[in-house]
Amino acid sequence: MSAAPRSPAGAGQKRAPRRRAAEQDPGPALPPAPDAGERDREIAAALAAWFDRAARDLPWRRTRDPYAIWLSEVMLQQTRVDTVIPYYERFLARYPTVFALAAAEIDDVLSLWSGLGYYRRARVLHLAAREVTARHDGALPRDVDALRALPGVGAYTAGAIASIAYEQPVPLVDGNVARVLSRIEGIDDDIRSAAGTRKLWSTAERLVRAAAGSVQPGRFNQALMELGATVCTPRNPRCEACPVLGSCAARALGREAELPVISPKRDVPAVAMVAAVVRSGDRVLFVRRADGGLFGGLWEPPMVEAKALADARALLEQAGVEPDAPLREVGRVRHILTHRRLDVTVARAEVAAPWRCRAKLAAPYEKAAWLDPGVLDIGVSKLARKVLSAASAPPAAAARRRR
DNA sequence: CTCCGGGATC
DNA sequence: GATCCCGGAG
Repeated sequence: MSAAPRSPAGAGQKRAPRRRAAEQDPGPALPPAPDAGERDREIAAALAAWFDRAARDLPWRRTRDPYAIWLSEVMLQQTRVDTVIPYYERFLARYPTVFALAAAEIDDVLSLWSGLGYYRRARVLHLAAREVTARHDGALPRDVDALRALPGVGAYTAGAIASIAYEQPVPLVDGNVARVLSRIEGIDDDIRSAAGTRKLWSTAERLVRAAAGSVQPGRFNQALMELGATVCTPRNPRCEACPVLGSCAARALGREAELPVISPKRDVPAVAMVAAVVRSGDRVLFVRRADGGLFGGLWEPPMVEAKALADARALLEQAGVEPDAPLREVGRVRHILTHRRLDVTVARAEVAAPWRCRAKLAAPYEKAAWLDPGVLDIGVSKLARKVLSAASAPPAAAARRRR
């Protein structure tokens, strides 16, 4: 388990890692076997040097504004960098300060979040922005505990803001860091288990402290994440490009493909749904989901859990929507969530005139409106966009579509 | 098509 | 432990 950064010449190991002196800080000509602290400092220095030359140029790395860094970290929760970039730019352009965000309407915030997923993040960020203006005069707190007290800020996000925006030597562990550290240290506990989590966080803390002094905490933490994103990848890690190859326990043991250990996911049940795209001229009936649950706060064509159109009609009426025209199947859409696979039958109905919407609808919907389907100033999920697009696709395409 | 990865909250 | 989304890889 213990990594041997420098195997003595002639040691019996199969893959004795040799330092490539030309690529790294050469250090003394014949360094003694380092103690644990020395090894940690070496790892930190090598990672930081690598980060300086290999880091991607990302928009949130060009700012010191804690609000902008906070926003980027929330968007990056469960979401890939390439997806986040355009959302981040638009969001920051519209809400350049925490005050601007706090003053915004939630429907506007959700409209800028549309398509990014995990919509709770947007609602909670908005809440937290209001808290920051009300309780902290608009300045994001500096210390981890005060940060964690904000809604939507957990251990990872608090560590990211404190270290990256405020350069405090505090750790952070996200999926990338968990993978990198489990490999470097040869941690073979399930990274989601209590023991695994504890080991990862204590390792991250030990390293960021060892780094401090020569390497800024924010730079070190970002280097760990960048390595996980670009080199120490889940499959086919590019070990030959790794700045800490010589310190990696997994590599020394030939176990880089086995780590990290992650418990298997439960399989996700399929749910059959019917979506009703009810049109009147160029308007479509949209309903808004109540805050809090699935797609909370977003607008969509009404959808119910049903296998057949006939069942759907009754359920739609229960939900407060009465499509007083025949529903005709026009396509199918599949949408994957964390815990469900939605198989949606898309049905269309044409009505002569928009009817007056009830003020209040049944759960999960709370209100309805006839809107232009291209509407931009409300939140609309990817699923709803797929449904709308299936309903407006030419019939031939719909007929060809398979589940 | 299937599989997989990526945090916070209650 | 359950709830919350989407896109990219294969």
